[in-house]
This record gives sequence, structure tokens and C-alpha cells, in this order.
Amino acid sequence: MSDSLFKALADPTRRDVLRRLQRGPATAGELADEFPQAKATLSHHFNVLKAAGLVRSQRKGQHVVYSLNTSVFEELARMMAELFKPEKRKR
Amino acid sequence: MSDSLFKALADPTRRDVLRRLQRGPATAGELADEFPQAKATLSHHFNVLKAAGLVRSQRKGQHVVYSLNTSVFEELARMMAELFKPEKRKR
DNA sequence: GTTGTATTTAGATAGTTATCAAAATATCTA
DNA sequence: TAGATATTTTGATAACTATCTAAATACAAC
Repeated sequence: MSDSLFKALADPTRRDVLRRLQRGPATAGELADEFPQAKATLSHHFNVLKAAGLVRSQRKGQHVVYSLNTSVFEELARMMAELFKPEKRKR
Repeated sequence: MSDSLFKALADPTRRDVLRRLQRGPATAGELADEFPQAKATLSHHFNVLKAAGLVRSQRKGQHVVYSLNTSVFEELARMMAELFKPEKRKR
């Protein structure tokens, strides 16, 4: 669970998407137009961000609107805090 | 710069190494013994963590002692804060 | 200097990831 | 239903990453 979160944050394009979404929700197409990659590539990134719980999507007619999952702030804070506490976790 | 940081955190073994180092500094060998992977593999991970500024290393005779770079806490906090502020960055 | 221990580097490989173009799916409008 | 637009999925590929073994380097003790 934390793994998908960290992995999602590891790509600079995905971090840019998150920053963009701070300005407000946007459709897949609007988002994709702001990046040099193909739409299909962005769609892939959206999936990764969604799987990590960082964004939400909602279909609105022909469009799919993406928005930040705001509860992720707390989640991330918790994650970071745990990362820098002595190990509990076993793998 | 932030990229190497996020990339470094993306691997679960490296996150475990960081958690282990919270208990205190350890030599490369001591650390490697706590993980199932080969020593060479751990050495690689140490390099990634060092490049990201997350750990420091110091040779002590035959041993190399690794320790957390404590200033990374603030760094990380700043990074996270910036990640969740509207874009400034251009790529 | 040689031997032994600790660590890193080099070379190879399998698995993963980012990417694209093309095909498929979804929805709207006429 | 057909055509247009928006988005995702598929299939392929190149780049990257984690991993290993073996070789190389660093240091200490003899």
C-alpha cells in the first residue's frame, strides 16, 4: 500500500500532474494537453496515480474529470512519519 | 534533485534500510546481514541513498559506517510541501 | 609484501516501467 | 443508427532497475 504510493511519486511527470491538479480538477484531455507525452501515456500515469489513491476520477459525459484526493495529505504525512520511525514493519 | 530523492524512496528495501538506520549507524556489512539480498546489491542501494542525500558514509578502518543524514527530515518536509502546492516548476 | 576481511565495482540478466501508435470503448449529437 | 469526440486498452519497444556472481579495491595484521 505504501509501496504504490512511493512508486507513484517516483515519476516526475506524475508529480507534475499532482501539482497541476492543485489548481483544480481537469479532464483527461485537458491534462494530457499540458504534457508533451501522448494521451495514452498520460492515461497510464492517471491509472498509477489512481491506484495509489492520489487522485480520483469521475466520468462527466464524454469527459473524465480527475481531481486530487485530498485525504492523501494526511496519508502522506503519516507515511513519512512512519518511514522515519524505527522499524516496525517486517517483510 | 528532488527526483533522486523520490526515486530513492521508491524501493521498499531502501526504505527498510532507512528505518534500520533510525536505530543508529551501522557498517555496510552489518546492514547487509539484515537483508536477504547479496552484499553487492545492498551496496548498490547504499549508493542510491547516498546520491539522494538520505544517508552519509564514513570509512572507519576496514569498515564503512552508514548513518542517516538527519537534515533530510526538513528537506523531505519541504519537498512534500512543495509537491502539494500549485506548480512553480517547469520541465 | 602477503594474507584475510570488508566493501565496492563490473558485467550479465530478468523484470519493470515509460513510451508510442493503433485499436477498442464510451458518450454525445444529429 | 451513424459520425464525431474523449478516453482507455493493447501490443510493441527501449530504457531503467534490482539482482546476482565474480573481480577489483581498501585496509589491517602479520
